[in-house]
Amino acid sequence: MPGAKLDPIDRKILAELQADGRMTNVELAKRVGISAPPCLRRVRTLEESGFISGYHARVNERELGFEVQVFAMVGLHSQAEVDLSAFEQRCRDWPLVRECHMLNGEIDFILKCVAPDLSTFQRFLTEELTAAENVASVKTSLVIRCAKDEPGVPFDVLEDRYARLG
Amino acid sequence: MPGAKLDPIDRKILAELQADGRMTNVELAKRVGISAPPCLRRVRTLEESGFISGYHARVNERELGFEVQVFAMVGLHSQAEVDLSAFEQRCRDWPLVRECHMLNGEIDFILKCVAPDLSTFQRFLTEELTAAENVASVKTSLVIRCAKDEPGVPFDVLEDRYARLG
DNA sequence: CCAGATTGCGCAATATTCTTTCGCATCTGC
DNA sequence: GCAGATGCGAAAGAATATTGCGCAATCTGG
Repeated sequence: MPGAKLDPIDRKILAELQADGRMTNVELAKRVGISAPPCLRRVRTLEESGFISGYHARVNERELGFEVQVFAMVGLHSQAEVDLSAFEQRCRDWPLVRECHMLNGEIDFILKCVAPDLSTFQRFLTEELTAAENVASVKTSLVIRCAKDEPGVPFDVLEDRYARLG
Repeated sequence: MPGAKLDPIDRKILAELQADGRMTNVELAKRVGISAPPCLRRVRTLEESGFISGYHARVNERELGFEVQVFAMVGLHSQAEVDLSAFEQRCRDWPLVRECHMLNGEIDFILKCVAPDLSTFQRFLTEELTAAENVASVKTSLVIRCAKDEPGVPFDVLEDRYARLG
């Protein structure tokens, strides 16, 4: 039963830190309605138990010079576990690949890639990704614009469920 | 020229905060090789200029009870700007949709969705997404497993480019 | 080549926050 | 009831954030 050990205060802490990861502990404590020391203890517990896996600054990719974002749908020849793992390891080694998800259906993997410009991406696509062992097909789609990019999960939905189910 | 105003110290700051958004300012200053006050001033400037758009705790989705992650490829009937915007606004209103990217090619949008369970997602898919105005086709793929999920951009690539181009 | 302006650093002092310790209340199972 | 466990909050000391200021290096326009 996932999340069973979390009380409403813990979930509020997670929601607040997901929205603002640099909030001071005193501010966080004020928002969740307890004093600072127990609040900090809860945060540490959440970190150690893996509910919080890290904190990250979100940087403006375009402004930093990464003008190109691409989704790549990849099909493999072999779906044997050893071959899947080998491809995943290759993705982890490619810095331009930021995300790699294994999917069901006809597509085996979806990759989210970034690059400074189109030619850099094209070079990666033709010389690395398409050329990689066991890769059968690659279909790419350029991101025209991003309408929504929310981190993490919708805690509202979670609270609704807890309210309904107990 | 994006990122032109950033010197190597600024880029190092961004890289460090992207990797660990809760690093203390003194630790950050130590790592980038300057003292704390100017380091904090740089961080504030980076925040105000939009290079840093926010800080977020990354939460463990599965452990929190969001067992299902899905990529949805959406095609629309009309690609007129007003219709595109209307669909994007709908995506922003759906809490289960975490990301919404407009793409080139035959697929108009790719959506990253989360849900507590399959039936919740199926209900959203049939009653909300597929049923939405102007939606022509929806193809969904369940995420089996995630091999890589790195936030932001690869600063190594950026440094290589700066080293090569000046 | 040289004032004057600008920029950015580091030191020092203050304010805020973090973190630990400890005592107390509440809950739980027997 | 009652012992043990759990979790809270107050207080104090340590670490950190933040501000003000003087100084050096780099530009800029004579």
